Amino acid sequence: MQADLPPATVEEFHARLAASFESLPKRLRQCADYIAANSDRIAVSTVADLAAGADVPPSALMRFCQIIGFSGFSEMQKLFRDAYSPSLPDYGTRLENLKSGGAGSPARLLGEFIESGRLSLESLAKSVDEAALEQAVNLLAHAGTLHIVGYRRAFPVASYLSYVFEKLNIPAMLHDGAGKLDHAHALRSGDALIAITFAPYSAETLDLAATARARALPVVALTDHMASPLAQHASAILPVAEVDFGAFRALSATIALALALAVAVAAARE
Amino acid sequence: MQADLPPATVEEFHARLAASFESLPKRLRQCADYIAANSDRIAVSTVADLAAGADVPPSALMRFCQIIGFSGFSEMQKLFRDAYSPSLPDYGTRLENLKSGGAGSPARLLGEFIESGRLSLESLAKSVDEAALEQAVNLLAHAGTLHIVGYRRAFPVASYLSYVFEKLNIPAMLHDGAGKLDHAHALRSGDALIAITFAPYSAETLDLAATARARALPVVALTDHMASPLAQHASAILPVAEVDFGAFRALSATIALALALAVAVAAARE
DNA sequence: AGCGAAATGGAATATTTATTCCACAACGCT
DNA sequence: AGCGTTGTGGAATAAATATTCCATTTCGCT
Repeated sequence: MQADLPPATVEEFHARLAASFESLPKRLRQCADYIAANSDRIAVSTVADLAAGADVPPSALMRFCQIIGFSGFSEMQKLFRDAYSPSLPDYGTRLENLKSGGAGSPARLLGEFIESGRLSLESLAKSVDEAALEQAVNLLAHAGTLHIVGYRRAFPVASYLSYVFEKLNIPAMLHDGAGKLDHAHALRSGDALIAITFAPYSAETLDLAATARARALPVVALTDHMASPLAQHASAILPVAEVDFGAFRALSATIALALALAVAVAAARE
Repeated sequence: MQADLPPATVEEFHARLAASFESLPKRLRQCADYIAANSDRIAVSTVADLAAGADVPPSALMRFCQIIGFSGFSEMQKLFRDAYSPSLPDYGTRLENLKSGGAGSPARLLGEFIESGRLSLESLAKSVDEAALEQAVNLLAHAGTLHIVGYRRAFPVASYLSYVFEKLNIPAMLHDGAGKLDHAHALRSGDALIAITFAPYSAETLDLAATARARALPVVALTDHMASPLAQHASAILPVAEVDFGAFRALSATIALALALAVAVAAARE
């Protein structure tokens, strides 16, 4: 196993790490554990640092590197150092320039919104509950018509979902409150509801979710956290922590999540 | 100047770098230049690497470190190594995990959308035309009612803009084509139009832009590139290259740009 | 042009860091 | 329990890396 060529990419590294995990003795498994959880620090640490973190002597860590397929620690570190910052650097400096503009300048504002969007996406990547997502997909895949509700700042997301479902040939209905009509009666047995709302929660959205719930329809909630008032009506809760800048949020994470949900549902329906 | 304590944060470092730049001799200025543009690589490089990049001997780089206020290169590197990984690294590995899920798994899709959103934001940061943005803000700041048009996948952006303008107490009207009514007559002298469309361009949006143009109203275009058909009707063009994943795009960059535009207009109107 | 001060490059040295090696301990097998 | 195999920790060594120093050059000034 350890006579192989060294992993050529970070992905390959992780694959090999996972593969070898089973067969490792105690100390080396400690190494694998710690490295898997802290692979991002390999680029900026020394053997001694990592060994201390994994609570093993440096020599154990060296052996680990060799078993994974590297000639030694340095070769492994090189992989991570090279992989670091493929497109970031130019972006990072550019963003700094943007942000350093005059206090109210448009470019500066844009920089802030870009940054908060990026942070939101990162935070979503870190916090997503895969099980809840799968469950939501499951519920929606087996439903008839999908009803979508979201007002005020959730409305752009709701309308985009509606557009995407149309493109995907999935029957969906956007409850947009046009003409202040209440379309709650459109909820039929076998349908499902996707409800989107953030603090301050919109009463109309909560009402519709409650109605759906009362009729035993599955409700998938896109909301800001598990304790949202929407949660009590929901069969699956997808929390999205969006980072605000000033009074407004970029919605990046919410839209990414909504899109993934839609496309996964389409895939599951085939 | 160089007798100071070392910079305690990356920001402070950059400030000091900018401050000292003026007074540096040739070689040291080369160092400053290169380091400013590649500060993200300090954490993962050696003195020799960076010196080679800046095209100076290692000793020059050492002197540079000391002038900035560090005891030497190692101390400077430590600052960047500690700062490294505030959010990105964990994010990176997490994303890798997401993407490595089964081909059609929801989590994997989400990973892809998150990544394309992030790329879009980065690309926007790199490519934004600050002059065009300022001009757009200017036009909108001096207009009466702001008309907003965007159909299909541009509609979420348009509707969000409409929401934000309402919050900001700026008179705005969303042309959403409800009831297939044409509200072109609502365009009054002194108003301005924000038109949003991407390939394949929506005819309704182009029509309204042409109408506004014919009546000599300023038109701000959010579109995919300078050669878009919308461009010929526009007084200011804001191109946004959004990265698609599959048939869908996350709209992150477009929304960030729209938000910045809106908030900057509000600031300029005061 | 000539002088002193400042800057520079490269070679010598000090320090840190990686790597190897081996004596010893733990484990599994008969 | 005895024996070979495998795993382990630490000390010795090798390599890489940072840092200093100083002879030489460049620069600014009169």
